[in-house]
Amino acid sequence: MQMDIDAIHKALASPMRRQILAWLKQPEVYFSEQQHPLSLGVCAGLIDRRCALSQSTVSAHLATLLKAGLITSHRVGQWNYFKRDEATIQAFIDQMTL
Amino acid sequence: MQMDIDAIHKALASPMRRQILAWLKQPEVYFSEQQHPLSLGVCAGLIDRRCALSQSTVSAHLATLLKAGLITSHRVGQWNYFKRDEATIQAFIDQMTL
DNA sequence: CTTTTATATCGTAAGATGCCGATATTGAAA
DNA sequence: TTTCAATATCGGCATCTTACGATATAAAAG
Repeated sequence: MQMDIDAIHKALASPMRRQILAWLKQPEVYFSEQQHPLSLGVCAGLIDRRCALSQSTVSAHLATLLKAGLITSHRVGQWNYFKRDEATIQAFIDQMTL
Repeated sequence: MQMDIDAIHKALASPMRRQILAWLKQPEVYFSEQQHPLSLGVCAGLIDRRCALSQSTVSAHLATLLKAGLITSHRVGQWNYFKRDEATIQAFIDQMTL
C-alpha cells in the first residue's frame, strides 16, 4: 500500500483536522442526529456544525484529509458522506517507526 | 508523561525534520566520522553537513525538534550534541490512536 | 587579548496555510 | 424550470513556515 506519508503528516499537523478524525471514530456518539445510516459515513453539514468554523473552511479541511487518504467520501444525492479510511490510517501507524 | 502533542505533530510535518530524526536513530551509520563518542549525541555541525541547507536553517530545525521534546541537547564546550528522546517518541506513538 | 570554531539568534523575503464571505455547482423539490 | 438545500470552489487577507545571510555568543586556541 503506497501512501503519501508527507501529506498525511501535514494533514495531521492541524488540531481541527485531528479533532474531525477523532469525531469520525465514534460517529454514533458525535453524530447521532444524522437521519441517514451512519454506516454511509457522516455528511459534511453535521461535521460543519461541530467545528466553530465557516462552512468553506471545514470543506477545505475535509478536502485535505481526503487528499491525504485519511478519509473517504461518498456522494449520495446532495449529501457528501465522509468516513475514516481505517486501512490507510492503520498502515500509516504501522510504518510510523519515527 | 505530559507531551505537547500539537508541537510534536507540527515538528513531524517537515520532511527535513523527520529525516534528521531518522538519521539520529542510527548515528553510527550516518555520523561515524564524529570524533567524540556518539553516546553523547551527534553535534550540530555534522547534522548540518547532511542537510543541504544553511547552518542557521538546520539550527532552527533542531530547535523545533527540541521544543517538541523529540530530541534532547547537551552542550559540551563549543559543541552541542543532540540525540533522540526515545521516551517521548515512544510515548507519542503509544498515545497516537488517531 | 585576539582569533578561530561551533552554534544560536536576528531580520527579512517568499511561499504555504487558514480563515472568511461570496459565488458556483449539484441534486432534489416545488 | 424555478427554487431550495448541501457542498465545493474562488478571491483575498492575515498569519505561519521555511529559507537565507548576517550577526551575536561562547568556548577554545593562539
